[in-house]
Amino acid sequence: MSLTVYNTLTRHKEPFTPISPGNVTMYCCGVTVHDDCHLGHARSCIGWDVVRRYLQWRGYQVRYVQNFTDIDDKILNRAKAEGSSMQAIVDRYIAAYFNDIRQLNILDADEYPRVTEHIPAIHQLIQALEEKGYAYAINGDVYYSVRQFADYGKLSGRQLEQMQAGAGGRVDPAEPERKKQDPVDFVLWKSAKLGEPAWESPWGQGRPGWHIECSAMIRARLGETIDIHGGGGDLVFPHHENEIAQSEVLTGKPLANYWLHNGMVTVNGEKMSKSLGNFTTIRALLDGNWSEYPQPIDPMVIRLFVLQAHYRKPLDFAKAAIAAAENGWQTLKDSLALDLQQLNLSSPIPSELDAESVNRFQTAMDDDFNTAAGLAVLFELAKALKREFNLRCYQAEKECSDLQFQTSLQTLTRLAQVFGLEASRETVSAPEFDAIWIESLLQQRQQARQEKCYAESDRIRNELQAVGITLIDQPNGQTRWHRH
RNA sequence: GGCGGCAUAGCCAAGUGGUAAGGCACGGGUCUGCAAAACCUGCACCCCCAGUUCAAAUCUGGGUGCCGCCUCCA
Repeated sequence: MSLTVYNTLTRHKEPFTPISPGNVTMYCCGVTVHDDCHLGHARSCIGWDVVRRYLQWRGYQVRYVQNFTDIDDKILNRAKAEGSSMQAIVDRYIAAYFNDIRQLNILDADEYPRVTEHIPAIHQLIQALEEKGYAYAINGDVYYSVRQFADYGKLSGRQLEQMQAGAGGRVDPAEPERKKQDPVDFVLWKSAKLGEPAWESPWGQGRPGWHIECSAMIRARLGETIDIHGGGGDLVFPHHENEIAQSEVLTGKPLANYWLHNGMVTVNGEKMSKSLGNFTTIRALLDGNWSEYPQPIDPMVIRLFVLQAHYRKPLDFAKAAIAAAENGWQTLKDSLALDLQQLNLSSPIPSELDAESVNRFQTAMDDDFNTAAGLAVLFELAKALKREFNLRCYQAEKECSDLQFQTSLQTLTRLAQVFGLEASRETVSAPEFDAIWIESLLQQRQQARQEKCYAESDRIRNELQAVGITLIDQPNGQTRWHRH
């Protein structure tokens, strides 16, 4: 059984074979740090996080690099609008990025290269392209000569003749394209405008174009060919196509063997994006500032919401979907955080996991990271565990051995970790007097029930419910309670 | 106009030849003074048409609808 991944380049699922056995190099396009990240970014990050975790689970040593684009028009515009500096904007939003992403339990990449740290490497690449005749300079700008590269379009399946210039309707009229020899060419180096940050270069003061950064950083950090290149589906063209053009023309080797792309988050079927204005930031969701659902959303709920869809498919974001994920997470969390102290289990935590569950999970995930199918395994484990737990707790019965129980729980925990789903230990340190107070109320209520003073009994139930304590009357006459 | 993707229950979503995972929601039941919890239980002929096959949600052809990209994008 081997891992199979869908490769955008070939448009097929292929067996995954890394260049160096046991090792995987992986690069995913990160964000341009000009604003807070929204749910679309979260989806991408969670997706690649799970890919990485799964590869590690499968025993691969993964070297994972994700870039920050820290020089860009949007950053400059923001700085200008705020009367601030590019550096200040970059610092702020990188900090914000880490804050958001770590809350979502996304593991840090091994490296976070920034464009501005790679200016010499970028110069080198552009010069090499120039020498080979794939780039030309005009008045301080340098362009890539797309028609020189025979393979252009192989990733996105395009033919130059069939592309409609400006079909996206976003060509900026203020930025005349006339300097280019051909409308399909793209910029490698932009000459400096007055008052903007600029670097010395063989072509004069300027700054890098968008696509060249990834070619340069991949080469600098991971080498000429990497195993996996990931990114949002909206980057296939032109960004990734251009990366290929820049890199492969120089090395004669594939830039990446596997190109993976995640589907978009949509809102009412429409892509979530900054420009459409239909975005919701991660921060707003976590902090309870999403207008449609003004309560803090557990980061795990967001993970679950994302992982319930296959990563390549569109994922529609709506209040109802989040609410459903919240309930789903409650189910998983209940089992992940079972209070074993109530059970007096005899067996220690086993090292072996439940083979059948692991097998089903792995089969699902080996099939192009089918997290939705993988989650089914988690839910089935979680529900079975909860059932057994309740059986033991409330009815003093058991249907499986302590070892089986522990094994299931351990399996659930470990598999959930592959998805980054972890139940944080609830800090339910109930103050001592609290417990005493509750116990005394319980006694009063017990008394009332025996005397059939049900009004009083219900009053006490409601009083406790109001402070978040739920009472459960058991068949044996005892009453349990727990916080909600 | 070009390229790519998607269409499965009220909603989300797996399943790529043998007769539909899972989640959410909902209904019924047991238990209970009531309630909650718990437990048991019910809930789809897979967009349309034609074809291939003993057998198709699953393959082929043709429709229809929706989405992404065609130089801002995760």
